[in-house]
Amino acid sequence: MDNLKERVTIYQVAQAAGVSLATVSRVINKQGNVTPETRDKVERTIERLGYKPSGLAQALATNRTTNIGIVIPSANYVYIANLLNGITDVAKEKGFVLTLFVTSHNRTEALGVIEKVITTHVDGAIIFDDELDLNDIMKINSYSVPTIVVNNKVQGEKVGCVTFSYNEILRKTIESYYENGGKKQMAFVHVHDAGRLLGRCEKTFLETHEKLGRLYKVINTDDSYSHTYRDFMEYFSKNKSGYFIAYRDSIAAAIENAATDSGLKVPEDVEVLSLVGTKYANIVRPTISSLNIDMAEVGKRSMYMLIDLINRELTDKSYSFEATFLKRDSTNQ
Amino acid sequence: MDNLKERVTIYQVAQAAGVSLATVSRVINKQGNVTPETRDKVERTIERLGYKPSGLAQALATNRTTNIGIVIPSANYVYIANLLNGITDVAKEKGFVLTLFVTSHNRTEALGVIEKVITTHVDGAIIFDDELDLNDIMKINSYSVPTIVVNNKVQGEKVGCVTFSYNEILRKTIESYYENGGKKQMAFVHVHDAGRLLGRCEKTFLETHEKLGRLYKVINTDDSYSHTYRDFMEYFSKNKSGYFIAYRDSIAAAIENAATDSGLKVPEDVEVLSLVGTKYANIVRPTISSLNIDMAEVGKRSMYMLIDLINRELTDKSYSFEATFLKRDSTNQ
DNA sequence: TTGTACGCGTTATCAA
DNA sequence: TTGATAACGCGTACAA
Repeated sequence: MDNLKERVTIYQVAQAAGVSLATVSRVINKQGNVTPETRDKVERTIERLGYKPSGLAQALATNRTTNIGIVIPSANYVYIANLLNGITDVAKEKGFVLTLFVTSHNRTEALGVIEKVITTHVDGAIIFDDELDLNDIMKINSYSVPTIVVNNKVQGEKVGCVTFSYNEILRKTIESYYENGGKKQMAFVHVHDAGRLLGRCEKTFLETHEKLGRLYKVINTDDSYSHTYRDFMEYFSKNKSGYFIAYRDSIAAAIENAATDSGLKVPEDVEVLSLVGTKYANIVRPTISSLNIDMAEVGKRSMYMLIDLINRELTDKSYSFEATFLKRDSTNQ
Repeated sequence: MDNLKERVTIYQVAQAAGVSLATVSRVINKQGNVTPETRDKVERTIERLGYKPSGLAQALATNRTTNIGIVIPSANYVYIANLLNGITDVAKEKGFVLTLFVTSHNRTEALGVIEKVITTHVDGAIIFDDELDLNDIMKINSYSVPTIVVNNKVQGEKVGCVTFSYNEILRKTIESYYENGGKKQMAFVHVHDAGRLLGRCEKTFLETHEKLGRLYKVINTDDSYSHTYRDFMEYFSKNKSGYFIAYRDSIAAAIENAATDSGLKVPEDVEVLSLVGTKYANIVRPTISSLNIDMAEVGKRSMYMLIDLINRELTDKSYSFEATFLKRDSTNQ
């Protein structure tokens, strides 16, 4: 029926070349112990038959898949795309392929993902997902899958982690704001279910204000540009100033735009800071001051660490990125 | 050495449960012909031993991997992320896992990717990559890998395609611009190596202008916000008006910002249209008029078609999305 | 209903 | 330098 090639096997190559399949295997794997003539002969028949080794069978025999599992949330954020890009770069360089496991904001499903990671026989995994807690991760690890966890401090025999901290820089930013005479009341824009990172930032925000004895606000909104914009149009109909700390660029932009569209001036009346800055912070007007971590670098580092972990060469199982503050036009300082 | 579990095999489960491995296999695959008691017994031992079937061995035995290969360019664009998101949604729903093959702007490497797709034994592939031409795609297809090609018209025994057309709507937009008294000279912003999509748009742009006998410009720039911004700051120091058609939001935003920062008014002096609009067109100010295709929908559709193709149930091997025009504030019409 | 035995396409060990 | 042959972990006719 099909006029498509059926899969050519190593055995057929061997037969066509008049050698044993062991010899073909040696040629494929570029091992020595093959005379140039036989090698030539085999390589030609491989070419002629269009033979491609089955990664599946190879993996089964060697117990190595050259496959890395990537667990990420489904949220379509720029910084996740950046992370993925960094991972991809290194993966390509090192000859690994990536298998994507995408989780929703749903714990039972996240657990199902873990099952899949295990059955899929990846050589290692990078987990960037707030739904999964330490137990879950240790579970996947108990199946001997070397794992790098991003944005969560974990360590174990085959677990390393890459974390990033916004806390230091956030605290400093807040403190120096008041020290330098900042008069606006600061508000932390709380987004429901936005994960650990935002949670830690909020904690830092609260603690810093408590320590300084300053008043502050926490404002709830949704993790969506349009919702946030709508909420803040409402907000700015009653409040005419404030310093707002938002999760990411879209949210910050929504606040900024709402302020501008309400006739307020940024940064004179309203200041906005984005916690997870991306290139879009630089495109909107006024440009948005932000805390920054190069997520592509995080991805690269995670991948390098994972490869070391797989090769049992990872000495330092923990790495931390510190965010930097990038002043743009949405804040005075 | 390791206190981690070694991989538990089906054989060990069988032994522990006092049945044959065939029975365990039946339980796993939820086939009938197993008494509830044995099923129970087996399931308990599976639980107790923490057995997870090896997807590898399963795949080798069944010749099905439940693995879909996704070939995408490395460029870190929002619309690619959107596409991926649509694909992911359906994959999750249908129980497939995605393996990512990322290509650079480099043809030999893209060919290497094809090799990998074949050796990786995916059940099917979705290809969204301008580097690969029809021959390459037919090659992967000749290895019996069902394939959906995005943004390229192809058909074959196991190949379908999802295309999107900006041409109609672009032509209409241009024509009605002039019909309604648009006076600015239109310029197509050409980006080197940006692929077929932009190429087709440029062609439509040229043809429409030729047909109408209108003067036009083609301006070259790089596919980068900052480069484009710089180029257009330069440009607007000499030219004080124009209608610019740009590839994607970042480029359009760069032009718009350069215009604004040069003291020009958008859309009074300068109009800008983004060809591949994303949510960011709505966040920048003025908001950018754009042509739109919901890439997540494209992704979903591709995935659905691919699954049908795998099951030999795909009747219509071609599907086309038409872009829509979304007027925002960067154009008068 | 259950078990036996073979096949899936490789790698790897050991003889030859 | 080569070639049998046994794993790798599972599915599945076929037999019991």
